[in-house]
Amino acid sequence: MDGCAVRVVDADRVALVHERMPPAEDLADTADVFGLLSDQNRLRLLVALLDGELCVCDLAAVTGQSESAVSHALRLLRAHRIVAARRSGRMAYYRLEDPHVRMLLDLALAHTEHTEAIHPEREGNA
Amino acid sequence: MDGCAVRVVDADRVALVHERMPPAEDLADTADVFGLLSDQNRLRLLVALLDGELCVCDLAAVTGQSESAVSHALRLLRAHRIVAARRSGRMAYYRLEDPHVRMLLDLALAHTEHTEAIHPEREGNA
DNA sequence: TGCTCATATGAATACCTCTTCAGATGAAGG
DNA sequence: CCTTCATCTGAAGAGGTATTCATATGAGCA
Repeated sequence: MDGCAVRVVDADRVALVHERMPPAEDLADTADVFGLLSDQNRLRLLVALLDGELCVCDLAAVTGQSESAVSHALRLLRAHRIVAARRSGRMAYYRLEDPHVRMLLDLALAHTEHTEAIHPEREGNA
Repeated sequence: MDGCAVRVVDADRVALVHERMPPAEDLADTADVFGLLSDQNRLRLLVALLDGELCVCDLAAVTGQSESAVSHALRLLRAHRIVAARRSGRMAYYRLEDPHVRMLLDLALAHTEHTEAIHPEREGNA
């Protein structure tokens, strides 16, 4: 299930690397998670939730988004079990539910704090 | 610079969390990185490069993409200094250049291998 | 029961992103 | 030089995604 009509230089490396490639399903899931973290507003929501639960309106206040936008974003995150909601009367308190995502957030934020931003304006090398 | 006309329930928490929120620039950079990792084909390329450099045609073979698509993807990754190219004649050998991204990949893949996929088809709770 | 408030949802728009195709670049080899 | 080959690039079309506005749900309260 692979290189049919494609040129190959180092066939052995190609075979080896191809064998080590995670299954498509895993890659799709991983890409999905990264995709959920790839939006600045969703990122704000998740960062806000790192310290504990918050209700929708407070999340809107903290992250500077409309409550509707927040609700839509939370819906997405909830569908992927990244956040979970606790209802209390008409309020909904959300918390960060996925420890895996928490780790990714911690790691990512720790590094961006200490790293120079790289902007795509200037093209790479050679 | 924030909550002006927005309802707030727990004003203290909101203020605290807002204060701890990373600067917009950092969040944008982080979201960018996650965005680059949010595509299954780019993910394949980066995973393929975890073990060392590969040329464009071998990357195409390993990841099952057209060479044009690979080249476009590498261009993007190169612009963000996530990969780097070494030229040798008409060949271009790419390597994973960003150790931070390498860590994110390792962490993410390690977890998806051991985690049940969660699909958004079935909606959340409450 | 009827009103208000917090949140959720649907539809529509505008935007961004990926893939493909065609062609450009630039090195190697005769 | 002229051809071939590996890679790169630009433009265009298709598809996805995010924000908004309007409205729905459903809890509390009078």
